[in-house]
This record gives sequence, structure tokens and C-alpha cells, in this order.
Amino acid sequence: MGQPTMDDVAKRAGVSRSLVSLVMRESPRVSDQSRKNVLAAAQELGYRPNHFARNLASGQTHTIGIMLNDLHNPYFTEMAEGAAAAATDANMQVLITSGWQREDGDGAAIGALLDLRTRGLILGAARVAHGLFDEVANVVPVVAVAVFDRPERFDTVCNDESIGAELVVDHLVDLGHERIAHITGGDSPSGPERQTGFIDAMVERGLAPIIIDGAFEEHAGHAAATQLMALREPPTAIFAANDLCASGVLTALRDLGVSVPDDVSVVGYDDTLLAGIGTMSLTTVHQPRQQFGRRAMELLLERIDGRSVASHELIEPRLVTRSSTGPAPTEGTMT
Amino acid sequence: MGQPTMDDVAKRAGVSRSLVSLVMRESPRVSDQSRKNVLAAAQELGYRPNHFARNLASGQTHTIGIMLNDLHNPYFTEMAEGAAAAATDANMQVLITSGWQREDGDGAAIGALLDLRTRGLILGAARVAHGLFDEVANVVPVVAVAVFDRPERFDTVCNDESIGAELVVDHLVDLGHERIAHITGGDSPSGPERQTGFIDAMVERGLAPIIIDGAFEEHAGHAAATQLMALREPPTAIFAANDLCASGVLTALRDLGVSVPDDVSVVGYDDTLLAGIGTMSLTTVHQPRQQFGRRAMELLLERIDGRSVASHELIEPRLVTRSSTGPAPTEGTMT
DNA sequence: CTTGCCGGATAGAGCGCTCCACCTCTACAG
DNA sequence: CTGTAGAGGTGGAGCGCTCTATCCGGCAAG
Repeated sequence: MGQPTMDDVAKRAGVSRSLVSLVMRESPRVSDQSRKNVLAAAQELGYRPNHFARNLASGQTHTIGIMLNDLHNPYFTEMAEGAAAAATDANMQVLITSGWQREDGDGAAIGALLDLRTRGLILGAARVAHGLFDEVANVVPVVAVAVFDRPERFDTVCNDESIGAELVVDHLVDLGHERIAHITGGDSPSGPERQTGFIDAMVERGLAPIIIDGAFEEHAGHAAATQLMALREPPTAIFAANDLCASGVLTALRDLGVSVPDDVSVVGYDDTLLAGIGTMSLTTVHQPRQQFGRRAMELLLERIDGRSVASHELIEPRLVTRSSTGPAPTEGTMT
Repeated sequence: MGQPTMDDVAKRAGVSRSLVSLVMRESPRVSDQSRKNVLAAAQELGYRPNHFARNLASGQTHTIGIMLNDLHNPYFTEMAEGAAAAATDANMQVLITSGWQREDGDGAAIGALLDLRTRGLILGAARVAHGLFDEVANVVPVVAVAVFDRPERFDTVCNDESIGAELVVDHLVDLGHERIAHITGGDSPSGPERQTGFIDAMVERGLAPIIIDGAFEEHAGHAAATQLMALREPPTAIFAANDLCASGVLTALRDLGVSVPDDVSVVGYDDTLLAGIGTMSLTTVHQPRQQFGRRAMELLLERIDGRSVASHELIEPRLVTRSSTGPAPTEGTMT
């Protein structure tokens, strides 16, 4: 005799199990009197509906699964937070799993979610396994966050990288910069998009885009910045692929005795914790990551309600100005 | 006709449902031939066991719940990763929920896990609601991570703060420091423990512990460091409550024109991403957070297997030396 | 007074599995 | 040849719910 069951509640309230079931499902076809009796009985017994039995019998759950292939990436956890909030509003329960970056971890994690018969899935994946996603999308509605192409089988939500790059370029141009370099994020997701956005924004403003290969890592920023400053005409502003990369840039510039922002302005991307700390104080692009999650959940619920055409949404980032950017040095001032 | 069921597989393989069930549960009492047939049939049909039916029928799950009240705190996500790894080894599935720092969010999240009949719970909670934990521990085995008192109802795993403080003090003393100050973490969890650890370690070495109030935040570190450097005899080493606090210290020292580590050495705690970046390069205490999770899971499994006395485990941290610490300045060198 | 209708409640057949009791068959000792 | 053990397999009764069909009793309409 572990947990009390619906029958126990029914017996205690002197009604049928069916009636208890109706009450639990908040059906309107129950008299107030009965409802009150049943709830009282349930309360006294400490009754909790057994989700398994419920789901088994109804063939439906109220669960949305979120799979994050990297739980340590604040990008995704914040996204998940937004999604969870939206789910709560829609009376859905959220469950999170992670592939823990293991071999086939994502597949296993998604499998676990499917086994729990989640109604839909939100996938947050830095590394995208498209075959896997397509396959899953056949079984259940799927929304992917931070996927940049426009797949037909599932919806996507991602940052508008072109606007992000524009914000950066505009800001720097407004400060009088003309020789602006971008350190790329390589082939990693968002990398190419940021690069393209930057080139477009520069060309549109009649400026020559300076591009140097990098990665979303500190040492890549360090190396790239060192190379840039060795040019015959070094840039007066550096737009790094992300904050971590920018931190490498700052270290390199400090080592070279170049002053930020007096000699060179530096911009990052992502507005991570890093950007805010005193020793960095980095101008960077902020992505409303919780909103990514909210929108993803909304799209997913629409899908569950029957929408069948794929929807791909871009969310606008905004610029956060700190003290790593400043007016361009007047020509000849530089060393 | 949605998903295929066990009966479908049985029919296809020409055996009874019971046999299929045995195969699915990897029972040894099945001939290799039958097993092969069944698995083949299951494969062809794309059969996936329905967890709800399974759990309902067996009255048991293979699920462990992890509740983190702050999913953004890498401390907890890394812990969860370790726990998940240990769970996989034990053939258990892990589900994560979060209270998202909302009012009663923790309670709701735990409730959701209990509704899923998780076999046990690992609670990672910066803010501890002891009443809640005790209550839950009555229903299901519980292990709490980062809880410092020694509750009777559930197990705990946490960092050995006294060893952490000793490592720091030893390192600084070895470098010749004598005037060592600690900026506290206030009343937040770990704060008092670190403070006590520091005081004990100093006294044991015959040194006067200098204590100044702070918090696990950057501005607190900044303020405290400014106060410290205004003392008639400023300390030659500062042990901040955590890395974020230490980053405030570094900024303050830079603003004061104090050189690190030539004039003052700085130590942080937690070995966060921050500590590693070039502009900080902070000596700090590293906690093996994944191991916290592993141990928590192991303790939980023991509990599930029947252990009833509470177990409280301390895990040893280690020191990571970077360039924010150096030999104590010879007397009189300071400004 | 019968009929139809409707709000409110109920009985009972599953949902897809697990697990216990039991059955069958072969192998081998007595 | 009977007895027995054990490996391999089966039947069927649930697990705690949901949901459809159905029932009941009162009341307005015919």
C-alpha cells in the first residue's frame, strides 16, 4: 500500500472513480458539491495522480522535452529558462536532458525524451546533426535553436547575425573608425554568419572589410590580434567573433603596449559574464537568449496545435556599450 | 495505429508477449535464437518500449531526478554532468528540472520529478530550503550537493572548505606572505565555511587572520580591496571569497596603481572561466565539481539499495597556480 | 401521462507493459 | 522406465488511470 490511488479517493468521497477522474481533469461537468468532496478526500489522503497511468490511458502527455548538447553553455541554459517560462504559461511541463557532449549522447538523450512521449522537442545544439534532427522531426514536432539554415522539417529560432554585425559596424563608424577588422569564429555555428554580416555591413558603408581567421577561443583572439597589429596599417578597431576571443585580443594588445580604447577599440559578441567584469569592460552584442526560448516554445505549441509549414525566426540582438570602444585615434597618433 | 507495441513484435517474431518482455529486460533466461528473432522483429518495426506502461506495470522507474535551483550556475551544471555519467554507468536515466529561481519554483520542480516517480533526487541548491528538503527526503532518497550542515534525513556532498583555505594559506606562506587578508563571501553558502577555514589555517601557522566583509560579487571585491589598501599596513596578499570577487579586487588594485603580483598577490576561489583568461590569470582553488555529482549519485544509489544512515561527504579541492600570486615584496618595497 | 432532453454520475473496457504461476521438453540419475 | 531438475517459454491478472457508452432522475413539452 504505497501511494493512494484514485479508487481510494473515490471510496473515501463516496463516489465513483470516474468522477474523481473528472475532477482531477478539471472537467466542468461536475457539480460543485461533488468537486468539493472529492478534493477534500484527495487532500486528506495526500493523493497525487500517477502520471504514468494517466499518460498510458490517455496516450498523451503534457511534457515538452528540451535537449541541450552542452549544458554548460549559458546560451542554452538561458534559452531553456525562457522556454520553461513559456511552457508554464501554457500548462506544460518541461524536462531537460543533455547529450553531455558524448559520442551519440544527443541521440540517446533525445531517445529518452521520446520514450517519455514528450509532445514536442526543443533542441539547442551547438553542433548540429541534421540527419538526426530530421529523423526526430518525423516523429514529433521539433524546434531548433541556433540553427541557421532553413530546414523544411522543423522550425528554427536564431539570432539575427546580420543585424548584430551592423550594430557593431555602425557603432564603430559613428566613433570615426574606418580600418575595422573582424576576427572570425571559423566554421563553428554563427561564425560564418557573423563574418558575412560584417562584410556586408562594411561594404554597404563603403569601407574595406578586413578579415582574419580566428575561432571562438581566447588564444585565437590573441594570435589574430598580434597578426593584425603587425600589419603596415593596423586597424583602429577589432571586432572579435565572441567575448572569449575578444579577451584574447585584449591580452595581446596589453602585451604589445597598445592602449584600449585610445589606440584600438575592441568589440566582442554574446555579452557573457566575461564582458562585464572590470578588467575587460567590453563593448559587445547582447542576444536576448531567454526570448529565443520563449519564441521556440511558442512555435512548438503552434506546431503541436497543427501548423505544418516550417517557420524560421530571427531575433534582433542589441549592442551593449562599455569602455573597450572609443573614438578613432586621429591619424598619426598611433605608434 | 501509432507506435508498435510489444504484441506487434511478439506476433512478428512468432512468440509470446512475455518472451518479448524478457528480451527487452535483458533477462538471461532466453535462448540466443529467440533473442535474435525478437530483436530483429523489434528493429524492423521500429519498436520502442513504452516507459509509461513499463513503469506502471513494474511500479518502478529507472529515473533519477536532479533539481537545480540555478541552472546558470556552472557549479551545478558540472555537478549534474558528473551525476549523469555515474547514472549512465548504473543504467539509470537522469532528468533535470530547475526552479528557475522563482517563488516556489523549487517545490514545483521537485513535485514534477516526484510525479514521474523518480527513484531518488539529487538537489543542487544555492539557497537551501531545509523544510522542503526534509519533507522530500521522507518520500524518496535525497542527496544534497553543497549543503554544509549534517542533516539526518538525507545525504550531502560538498567541498572541503577547510582544505581549500589551507591550500591557499600554505601557498601564500610558502611565497613569504604574512599579512594575508580574506574578503568574505558574507552569509551565502560556503561563505562562512571559507572564512572559518581561513582563520583556522592562519592561526595554526601563527599568523594574524585579517578579515574584511565582502560578498560573492565583483563590486564587493572592489570595495573591500580599496579598504584594505587604505590600511596603515596593507596586506601583501588577498584571498577573495571567489573568482568574481577577486576580479573586483584586481580592478581596484589596477585603479590604485598597485602591481599584481609584485606588490600584492591575489587568490580567488572556484576556478571559473574567468580565472583562466589572460587579463586575470588568477591563482584559485579548483573544485572537482563533476566528482561531486559522481559521489552524489553513488550515495543516492546506495540509499536506494537500502542504506539508511545519513552519509556526509567532503571532497578535496586543489590549488591552481597562475600569475596573480608571487613572492611577498621585501619590507619597505611597497609604496 | 408519456416522451424527450439534459445535467450529473457510473460501469467497464482498455492503454502497453510486468511478473507470477505454470507448462513443456530435454537430459540424466536412480 | 520413472522421477526430477532446470532451461525455455506461455497465459493472464493486474498496474492506475482515461474515456466511451450508458444510466438515472427530474422537468418541460406534447
